[in-house]
Amino acid sequence: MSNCCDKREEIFRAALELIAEQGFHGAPMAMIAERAGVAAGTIYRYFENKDALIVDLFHEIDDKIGAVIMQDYQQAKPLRERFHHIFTTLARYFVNHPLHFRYIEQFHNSPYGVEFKRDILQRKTGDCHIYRDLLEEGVVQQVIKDLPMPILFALAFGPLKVVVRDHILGFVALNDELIDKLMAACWDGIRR
Amino acid sequence: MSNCCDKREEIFRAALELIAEQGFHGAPMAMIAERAGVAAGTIYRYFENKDALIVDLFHEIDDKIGAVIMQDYQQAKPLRERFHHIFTTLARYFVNHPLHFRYIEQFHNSPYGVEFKRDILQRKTGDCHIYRDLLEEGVVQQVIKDLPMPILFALAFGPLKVVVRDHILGFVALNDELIDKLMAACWDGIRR
Amino acid sequence: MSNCCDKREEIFRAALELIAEQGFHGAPMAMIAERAGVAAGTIYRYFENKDALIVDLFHEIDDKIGAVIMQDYQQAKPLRERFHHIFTTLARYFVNHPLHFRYIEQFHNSPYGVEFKRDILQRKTGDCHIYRDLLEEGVVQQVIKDLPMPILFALAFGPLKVVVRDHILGFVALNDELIDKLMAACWDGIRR
Amino acid sequence: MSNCCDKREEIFRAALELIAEQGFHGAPMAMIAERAGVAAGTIYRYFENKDALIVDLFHEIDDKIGAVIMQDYQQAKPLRERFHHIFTTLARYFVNHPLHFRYIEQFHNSPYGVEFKRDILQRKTGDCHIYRDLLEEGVVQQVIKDLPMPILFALAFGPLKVVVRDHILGFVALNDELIDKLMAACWDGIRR
DNA sequence: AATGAATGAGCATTCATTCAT
DNA sequence: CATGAATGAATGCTCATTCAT
Repeated sequence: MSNCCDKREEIFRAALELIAEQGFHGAPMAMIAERAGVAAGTIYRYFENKDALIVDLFHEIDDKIGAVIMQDYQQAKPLRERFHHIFTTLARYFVNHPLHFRYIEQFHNSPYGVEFKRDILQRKTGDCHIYRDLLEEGVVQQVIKDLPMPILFALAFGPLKVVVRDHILGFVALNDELIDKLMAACWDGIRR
Repeated sequence: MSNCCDKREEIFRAALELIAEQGFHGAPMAMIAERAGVAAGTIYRYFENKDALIVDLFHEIDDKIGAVIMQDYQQAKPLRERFHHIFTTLARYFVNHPLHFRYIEQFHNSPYGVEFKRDILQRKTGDCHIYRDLLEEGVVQQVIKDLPMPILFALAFGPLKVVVRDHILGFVALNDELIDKLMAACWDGIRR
Repeated sequence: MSNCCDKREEIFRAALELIAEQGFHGAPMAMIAERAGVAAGTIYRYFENKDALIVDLFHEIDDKIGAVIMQDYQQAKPLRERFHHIFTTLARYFVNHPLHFRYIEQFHNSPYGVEFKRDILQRKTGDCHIYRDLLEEGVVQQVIKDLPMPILFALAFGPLKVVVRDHILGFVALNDELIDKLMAACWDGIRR
Repeated sequence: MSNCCDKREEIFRAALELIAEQGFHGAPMAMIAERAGVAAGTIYRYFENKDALIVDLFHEIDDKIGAVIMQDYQQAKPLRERFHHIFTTLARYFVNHPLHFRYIEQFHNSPYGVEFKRDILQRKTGDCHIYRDLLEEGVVQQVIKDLPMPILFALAFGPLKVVVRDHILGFVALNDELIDKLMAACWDGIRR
């Protein structure tokens, strides 16, 4: 019984590592299985096929990040403080879970990712709604520039994505101080 | 002679279209050859292997963009005007050449891209030097925030990348007015 | 005990259905087990392996058909009446048990089937002896053509096999009248 | 150029042998390739996939048989002589090409075969029309019993199929004399 | 130079069978 | 006895690359 979850977890871990580090190309099922310490066929007891494994793993990570952000998120706090919370929590999460960040990037840059984004747009589903709610509230309060949502989103979080990438590749060394400065600059970008 | 360049050009065009639209997965050499109107083996007369083709094509595009930006770039103009020029030229280029944008994205999100960025860091080569020079000048003049270069870079151009992506996927409709507003916001992000 | 036989029976039923309808390809052990309402491993308590299951199931069916024919078979009746009995009993059985017919066909058209027929020839075993006795008696009595047994057999029952197949696939609609006519024609084929 | 046809021919030959002798199960693509003296991937230059190879090979054989029968077939001859021609030509062809016979049997006893027969019924296509025309003509002339076509067909050619099978498996030794007797008996079966 | 047929390693997936519980 | 998770060999198919013409 504990075995059950262990195996699934191990497969997730193996897939995460390989895909994050080598891309989808560098992660054949046999290699995932080997690294997970299971037989190749075993993966198919837990996931219908490779696509399902990839999508499930993404949602796993996505949910985890959503949970981390929601934890300690206080709706009552002022807008800027809430932005600070989300931004720094996200930044620290990625710094502490570089594989998760790399995986998400790989995922979004693949047929799966585009499909997924299209779904979000249509069904208005997904976890982005916190970000969106925050930004929309700011627009209404005339604290944040009146621009289309995708543009505000890009201004608020686009730089973070690039910087985390550079951090992971060793081009910058992110720390709490730098994250704060980055956050402040992004706030300058979106505030009126 | 013209034949020579035509073939190479056709191979480039075919590879660009297929990779930009379908990703590396959807662009087997045989398909590239077919779309280019040449035999599969012919590609290997012009490029050592698939990797070389991909890298060369990236540099081709990268150089073209660099040229477009340098054209009409006036070193004598004030900092903000130069930033405006670079930003809007880049934005319009991507809007007008979505395949180039998609290709660059695919490239950066692949083993090739990481390798490439590592090279840039080591050899201090690449075309980024205009961007960097501009930003460094701004820092010295105390017009731009005193932050590490990768962070300034991310603030200045990170949002553009995200927005162009959304534009191509149909989530926003970029036009000159919106590009100007985006530019202004990015400037707010980096300026003191 | 009744449990024991139930399980075995269920496995037989599941295998029969799947193999008759989908062929050997469409009947993995796991699927047979699922349809039988037992675990995959359980099958191996009742049958050594898949081959044994297939062969045993064939004999089960074959025996049942033999029994149905022997029931009401009256050795004392005239030759033609006995032929009539066998022929129509067989035809009706197949019409009423299309899965049995399909299974037998699948079986005979497989490595198992050839092996089986070879056994029959060598060991002179099997249930065919009634058919053979009948035909041989007819030859002796000079009622039936003096031809090698396999040829008489083919003339007597070959058409039935083809017609039942067509009936099951929906190409003809067999009924008692048509079965009688078919039988009569086959009798014409073998009688002097 | 001759190479091209050789390869295709070799693949056909290898597939024919393996499938006829071992069934579809015993004929993996790799084994077909090896026996054909080509690489595994080469098969896919000539056939889209395994299914296409199987279906194409069937049509190849089917066409060949149709051609052999049509050659020397004289529409002007009396019914019974034409039946004699078709029957014995068919019989001799199968005796001389046992692999073709086995292949056709395997094919008809597979999803492909059922699909194929369904096509024939619907489109009234295929080469069976000669047989059918002959039988229908006989019915009109009141030389042949007035029975549904599938039944006449089964009476006329069903025994042949069974006997050829037995011949190939070594249970009878067909020769011209025996073929003639078999034909005569089948004629007895269908004639009034 | 150009061709494109041929190659064969590599991949995702299936499934009969085993064995610890 | 029964279970069903785990196994891993086997299969159909793809595709970057080579080389004889």
